[in-house]
Amino acid sequence: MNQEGVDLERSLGYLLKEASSVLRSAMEEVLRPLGMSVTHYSCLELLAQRPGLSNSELARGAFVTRQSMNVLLQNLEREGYVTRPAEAPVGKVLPTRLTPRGRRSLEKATVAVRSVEVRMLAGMTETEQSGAFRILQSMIHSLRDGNAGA
Amino acid sequence: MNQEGVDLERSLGYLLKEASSVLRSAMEEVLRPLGMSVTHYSCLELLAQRPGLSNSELARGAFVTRQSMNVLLQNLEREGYVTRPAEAPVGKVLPTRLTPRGRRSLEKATVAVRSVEVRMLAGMTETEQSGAFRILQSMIHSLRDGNAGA
DNA sequence: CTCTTCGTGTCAGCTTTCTGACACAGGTCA
DNA sequence: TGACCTGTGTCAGAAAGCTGACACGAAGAG
Repeated sequence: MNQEGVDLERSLGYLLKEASSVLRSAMEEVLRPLGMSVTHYSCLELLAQRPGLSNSELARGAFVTRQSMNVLLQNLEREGYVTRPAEAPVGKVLPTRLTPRGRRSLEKATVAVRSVEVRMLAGMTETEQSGAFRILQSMIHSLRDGNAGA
Repeated sequence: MNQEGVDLERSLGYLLKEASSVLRSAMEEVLRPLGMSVTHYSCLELLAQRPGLSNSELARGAFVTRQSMNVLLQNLEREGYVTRPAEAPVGKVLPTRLTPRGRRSLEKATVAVRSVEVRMLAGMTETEQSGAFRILQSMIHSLRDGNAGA
């Protein structure tokens, strides 16, 4: 193999992508035994924290398009994890809610995901963690602003 | 809209995913005019820094499977951006190299991507940047270790 | 030398996600 | 009131990525 310690890149962007990739893999690994994907879990978690979210809002929260979230929601609804009214109470927005089954399913997943997050933060002090939080928010803010301005 | 400042999640994992998503969008935006995707760019950049990488090594560096990288390489080869020997000089490994055309194409892309990275780091001190670097590496290391151990 | 293990390139099929497009609801403003 | 713009849900097609599987070469263990 050719894994000499070449410094590949000193780029923070590359490192961010790598971290995200490793995190995603770790989450997939613990969610697979539960028959759940990352987007699947994200959707349920969002609904638990903010009941009644619409399809589009869920999509934004899970960082996918509303079309993708829509197919996921249709599956979740068919399998009885979430409920959507047949008719929109106002406008076209269909507020989605967890069913008891969805809530139970989410509980197991939350435990699994939390263990991954704990593992990720191992070896970091409280100060470092809040520093990481602030730094990531700064990156997001800077990119979003520039994005709108460009 | 329903964008009250609900604290959605205090999770570093969520924030990491968000940052990665925003970064990806920003990169896609500046690469699209050049007819290039993020994976496409990653592949070329890796080859510039480490000429002769194999398909599998490129896949690992770009965080995709070798199968995905293989179809990308076939396209890049057909369009004249990279070259691979018809026969493996040793084993089955086909070392890939940039053509002059690939190098020219990469130069423009590098400028575009660097501008995104500069924008991302705007408002961060040198100290914060090196702190971010260390923190991200710590996360990656912790997740990788646990991954192997699990 | 033989066997086992590991990494590699590649074929096939499938899943997920995305882009493009349409009609409709609600708010704003003249 | 009517025009305009934004956000939404949804349909259809295409692109990108993944899993599973196979055969082959290299390297190490016995």
